[in-house]
Order: sequence, then C-alpha cells, then structure tokens
Amino acid sequence: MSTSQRESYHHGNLRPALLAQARALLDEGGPEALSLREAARRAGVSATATYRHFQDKEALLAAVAAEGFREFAAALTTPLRAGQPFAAMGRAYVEFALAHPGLFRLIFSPLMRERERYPELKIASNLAFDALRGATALAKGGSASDIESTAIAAWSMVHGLAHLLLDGVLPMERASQCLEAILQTPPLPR
Amino acid sequence: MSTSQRESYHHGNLRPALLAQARALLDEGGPEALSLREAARRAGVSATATYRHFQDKEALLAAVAAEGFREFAAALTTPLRAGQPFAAMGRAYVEFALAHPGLFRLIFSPLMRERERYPELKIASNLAFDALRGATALAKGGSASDIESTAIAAWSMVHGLAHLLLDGVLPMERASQCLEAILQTPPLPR
DNA sequence: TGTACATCAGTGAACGCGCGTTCACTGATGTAC
DNA sequence: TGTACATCAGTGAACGCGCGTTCACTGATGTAC
Repeated sequence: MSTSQRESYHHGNLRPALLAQARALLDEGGPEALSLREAARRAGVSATATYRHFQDKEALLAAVAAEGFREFAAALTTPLRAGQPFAAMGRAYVEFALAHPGLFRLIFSPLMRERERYPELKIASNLAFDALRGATALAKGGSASDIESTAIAAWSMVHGLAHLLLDGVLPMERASQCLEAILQTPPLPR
Repeated sequence: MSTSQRESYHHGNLRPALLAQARALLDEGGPEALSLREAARRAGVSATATYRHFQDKEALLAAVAAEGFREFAAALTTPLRAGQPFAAMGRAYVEFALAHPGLFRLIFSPLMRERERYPELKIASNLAFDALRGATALAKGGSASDIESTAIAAWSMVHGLAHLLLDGVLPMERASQCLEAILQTPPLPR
C-alpha cells in the first residue's frame, strides 16, 4: 500500500497499529501466520517501516505476547475480584484460551524461553503466573510447598485441557462438559 | 547428494529411511524444522523421490505422527503391564514428552484435526487414547461418566505439565519435582 | 535360458512463493536562534 | 515570527534463502513367453 491511503507521510500511530494487525493475523491463522511483512502490509506501511519500532520480528512477537499476558492476567483475576470461587479462575483460564487461540498459543510458545531478553514480556507473564499462585494460596492455605504443588497441579490441568481442545484432540463441542468435569474431579484415583 | 554414495540407483528402503530422517529433524528442531527437502537430502535422495512414497508433505507428517503414537501408546502401557499403579502411567506420559519433545509436539499438533483423512494416524492415536481411558477405568471403576471425567482430568493434568515444561514456562530442572507434585496433589482446593 | 517390454523408483531443472532483513534514500517534524 | 537544520519516520528496490511441488526424463527391476 502507498502513502495515498493515509493523510500524511507519517503514520502517527504505527507501533500500536502493527501490534493490532499482528493480533489480527494471530486470530486468523495462529502464530505460523504471523509475518512482519503481512502485518506491515495491513497497517498500510512498507515492510521496512517496521524496523523503526521493533528491532526484529522476535521483538514484535514479544510485544504482542506481553500484551497478551496482560489481558490474560486480567481475565484470570476478574472472577476472583468479583468474589467467585477458585474454580472460576480455572474456567476463565480455559475460556481465555478458547476465545483467543492464536494469542494463547503465542504466549505459551518457545518464545517464553527468551523472556529474559524482553523485560516487558517477563513482567507481563509474571503478572499472570503470580495471579495463579496467589489465588491458590488464598483458596488453599497450608505450607508454601503445599501451595506450590497445588498451584502447579491446577495450572497443569487447565493448561492441558486448553491444549487438548485447541489441538482438536478433544472435540470442541464437548468443551464445556470437559471443563466442568475437570473442575470437579480429583484427577488421580488413589 | 547423487547416486554415487549408494550402491544402486534404487534406494531400496526409502520410505522407512525418510521417516527416520524426518524424526531426526523433529528431534533436532521440532516440527518447524521438519521439511521434505531436508529429509530427502539426509536420506541421500532427490527431493522429488519423496513423492514416490508420500502424496505430499502432510502425508509424511501423518506417517511420522502415526509411528509416534504407536510408540507413545507402548510407553504408556508398559508400566501397567508391569503391575505398577495408575500414577506410573502419568509419569510415563510426561517422561515420553520430555524424552521426545519434537515427536510429542507433532502428534499433538493441528495435524490431529486431519486424522480422519489418515486412517493409520487415527488408529494409532486411538491406541494411545484408549490406553488412557482403559487404565482409568481399571483404577477407578464407578459409572462410565465418572470414569470419563476422571480420565479427562488426569489426562489434562499430565498433558498440561508436559507442555509447561517443554515450552520453558516451568523450568526443566524442576521437572521431576513438578511431576511428583501433580501425581500426588488433588489440583482443585474445594 | 534369453530376451522384450511394462512397470517402478529414482533424477535434476525449474517454478513461484513469501519471508526477514539491508541499504541508500526522502519527506515531515520540531527546535534553536 | 521566520528560518536553518538536525532528527525522525517513512519508502522502495534488492538480497539470499529454503520451501513444496510439477515436469519430462532415465536407469533398474522383474515378469511373460
């Protein structure tokens, strides 16, 4: 696209515009479909303009992921702040994943391994993880290591269900049924 | 590579050789690193020779995934056949994922959505899923729907932990600690 | 046992594609005087 | 208030890359007589 569709040579808001288009791509085709060039194209800007705002593609991904984690954290804490029980957080977790498959996949992609190099991403992800831990502590009490164990178990469970549904292993039609099942069932017979 | 490194013009064993090389690529760089051309190159054959044995790239992936599911099913049932308790299956699940990250990622990739088009894949995946369900029924008893709920909960939990570890969200050093934690903790405080 | 020939399993050149990134550049903005 | 100029945010052409796939082909195999 040329400058003609814009009032001025300068975009004025390119960084947020690129993030928004990147998210749109993510929604449409998942992380694989997210390319620098296509995001720029959709923002009405040359591919190289991108480099004014992000060091490279990975930096753009990291920024999108950070945004995603912030929204994820917000979605997780909303039900608790409304006084709902602990299980509501698990429900929110899975529902967020199903509502934003591309974003969910991105935030839990190998990009996470690079989080030390992206402070914004690290902070945002900790926001979400701390919410999980904190809510578990509140709901369970007990020793710190008990809390940690429980948090990991609950986290693993909702995270696994989200993936099984997103990957089409468990059929989407049974999503809410499966969700309620895991929220009420002690997983391991003993 | 030319024919020179082979005794004869015909490879003789190309299909299995391609599968093996595809798996090697999977081990080295995950599903993203798996390309038709590179697998052929490593098998010492032109890229096009591949099409004698697989309709297209997806068919090759499906064949690798089917192989993966068969091994996965075997890994899951081994401890049970040795008389070990139910939790041993969960341990085997996570350990398989950590031992074969690329393969695990492939078998639980969006490819699964296409399983109806690949009978071999469908059969192999059912082998693994039936093992999970069957073991739960044995360990738990109760009504069919209770069993189903428990199976899904346990499955989700080990599956989620595997992903959290593979994606670097939970640190690998704590893998066994986390694993034992989920195998012993009822995840949802109630 | 030898030979003709259909069939099968390879080859190698070529196509078009979209990607991330670099480069030298130009148009717009805003600040100092 | 007007102007010079540094700075900033864009452009567009180009690079090299590896990919999946198609095409017309050739060398090897095995079977019928």
